[in-house]
Amino acid sequence: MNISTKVMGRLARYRALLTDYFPKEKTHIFSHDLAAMMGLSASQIRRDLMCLGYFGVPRYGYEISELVKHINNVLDASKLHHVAVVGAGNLGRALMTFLESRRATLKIVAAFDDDPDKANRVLNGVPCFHMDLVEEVVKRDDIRIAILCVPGAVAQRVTDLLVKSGVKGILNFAPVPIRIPVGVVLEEIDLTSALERVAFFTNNRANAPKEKRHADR
Amino acid sequence: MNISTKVMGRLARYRALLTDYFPKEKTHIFSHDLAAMMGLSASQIRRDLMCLGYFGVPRYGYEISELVKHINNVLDASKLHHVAVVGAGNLGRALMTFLESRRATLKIVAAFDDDPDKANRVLNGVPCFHMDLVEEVVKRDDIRIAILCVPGAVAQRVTDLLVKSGVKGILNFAPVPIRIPVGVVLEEIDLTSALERVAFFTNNRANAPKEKRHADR
DNA sequence: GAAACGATGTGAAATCTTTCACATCACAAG
DNA sequence: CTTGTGATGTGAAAGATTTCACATCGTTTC
Repeated sequence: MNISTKVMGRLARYRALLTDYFPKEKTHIFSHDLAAMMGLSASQIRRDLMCLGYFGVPRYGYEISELVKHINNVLDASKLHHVAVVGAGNLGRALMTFLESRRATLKIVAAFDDDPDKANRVLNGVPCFHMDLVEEVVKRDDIRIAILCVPGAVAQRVTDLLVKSGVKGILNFAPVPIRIPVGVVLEEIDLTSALERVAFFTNNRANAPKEKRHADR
Repeated sequence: MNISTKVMGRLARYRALLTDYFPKEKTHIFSHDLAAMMGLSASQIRRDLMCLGYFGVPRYGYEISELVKHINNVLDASKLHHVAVVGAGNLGRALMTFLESRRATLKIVAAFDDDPDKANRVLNGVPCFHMDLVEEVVKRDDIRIAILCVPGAVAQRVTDLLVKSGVKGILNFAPVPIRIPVGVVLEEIDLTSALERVAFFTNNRANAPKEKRHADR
């Protein structure tokens, strides 16, 4: 089964919802109910769950603990990944706090910044190093994934350094597109354009895409 | 012309790239070059630009200033929107700083938080109010868009309050899906699942989606 | 035990997005 | 003026994603 980025992202969100925000006393759930909570269609939920190799029982729905176990399985949740935050400005530090302890298998083990005042300190619970030490620390701590929060002007340069040091996956928050060599995984989150999208469709309802996620579904 | 969410997001990014990170002395650009910078195909760029009603000239490419003007036009960039950040924790405050002054037409005019210590102060350049004042301030300042950065447990409750107060668009960073009534626009950014996506495809190259954005393109 | 129910799993259709391929066009060169 | 060049604009194909529709099956009810 080939899992697309979209399916993969939804599976992660199903798991988060079921493990963190679902009544503990419930043991089963219907595709229909999960759909309502997620703001998706029931058939889409079922289609996604088909990737898991776990099957629900008609009339009973899906057993939540099994479902979570199978999602973990497919998402390889047992492997521990070391993650670095690169650029310890406001956004970088906020992400350290936000992401820490949210997924046990994704551990933020280092931060890097250009500012000498930030180096050699513990920021938001994460040891911070000067950018000059990227290559050394990335190799030493086996850091495979970087969260990039540096200014746009240096984003490409820092990316090249990270890749050279052995980083295999980058989550980019810098407001410019970056280039990576084959074999490195890139995910970009453009916060500005996300806000602009909301603004656009807010006063432009005519152009709005198909409505989803409405309360009275 | 019906502009999809995806096209809309890319147009915003083209504009950001051209206005903020492109040599000022260049007056024209080819679809091919913009594609290389964005990590997309040239035909996709041309297809997107077709939505603008502005046409490039063969052999010369697109005139940058005209292109930006037409993107502004389509994205309604002349309208000023008042935005509120709801939840002034680490992430909320970082977003205030990050997003402020990035787009002149999207102005963050207020922040809200439950914590009485944060109320009635100016945080990161934005006046902060207690959550009890949401309805009053949203109406008073004509706030149409909210950036939601509250803990998952209260996200739905706060959303309902925002909608009741007249907010028409929500950018949700809380780690749970939220429900909105018809007529309100919602965009969700799930930071945790974004990081998980990177992690997944990083040690799972076999499943990786079609490669894009590689340096040697 | 048989029938009804109400959920799942899934082939096929519909829809949305991207890419291909090439006609067309503006300019440059001869 | 004519031809060649190297871009654009776009119909149509290909590909990806979502939805539809219904066969199927485990449970409950009678």
